[in-house]
Amino acid sequence: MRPLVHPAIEDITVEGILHVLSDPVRAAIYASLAASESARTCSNFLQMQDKEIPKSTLSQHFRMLREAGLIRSERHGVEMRNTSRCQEVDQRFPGLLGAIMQAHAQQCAQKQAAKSDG
Amino acid sequence: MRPLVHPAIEDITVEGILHVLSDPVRAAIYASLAASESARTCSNFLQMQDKEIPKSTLSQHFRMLREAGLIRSERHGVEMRNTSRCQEVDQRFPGLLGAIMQAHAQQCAQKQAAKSDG
DNA sequence: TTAGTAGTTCCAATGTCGTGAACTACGGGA
DNA sequence: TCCCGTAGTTCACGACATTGGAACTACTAA
Repeated sequence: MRPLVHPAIEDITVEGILHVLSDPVRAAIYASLAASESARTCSNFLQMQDKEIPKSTLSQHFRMLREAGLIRSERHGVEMRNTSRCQEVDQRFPGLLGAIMQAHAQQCAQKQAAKSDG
Repeated sequence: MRPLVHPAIEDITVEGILHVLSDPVRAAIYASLAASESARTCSNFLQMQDKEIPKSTLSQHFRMLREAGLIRSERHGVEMRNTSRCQEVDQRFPGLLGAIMQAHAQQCAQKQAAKSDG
């Protein structure tokens, strides 16, 4: 098992962040982690947005989030604890994550409204 | 030649915007358009960031920017005039583009500083 | 030692991207 | 009207990324 890679704060790139958050599943995972007080395991996310996510796909998503510098992952026994690195990232790119998360939230709200309209 | 596709403002998605701006060349094109008072043609961008961009690649980049809703393109005779749709997009996702552009600018400045350091 | 849980790796199918070559579309002479 | 040059597009294909099932590792508890 290869070791977990976390980039140093100065190696985090805007392109990396945008690319990783341009996937709706990863954006949802990240939003949930950023909003959460405590760490969350991968298996917390096996079902999202009304569908099952295969374990292997989920594992890749977490790796991408980690290697883009958006989350920190630590193995604790059999499970993995994930937390958002939002404070660090916000220091490097002030306001970026906030704006993206807000836009995502707004889009989700709009989708919900459209759905209940029929 | 297929007609130019511009999504309606309500069909623009966050994922689309993030994906399209996660490419450094497209981000640079968009930043330049957004900063520009008047429309710019595609061939304005045949060389960017110290390298030549092939015409076909450039054409794809513009198509992606257009279909994500970030720019508006109009054919005028033999050339294409491109303008940013930043006001519309900012109305839909307030602050998003500003934050992304600011982060990009900061990263570019940092790269420049590192380069002149040696 | 065995069983169970959490997550990872491998691999094949599929999708996306970048690019050269050939193409379309338009305008301006001759 | 025909031809040429310019601006940009489309096509086709190789390179690379993503997905997800099967098999795997790593750890815990009984």
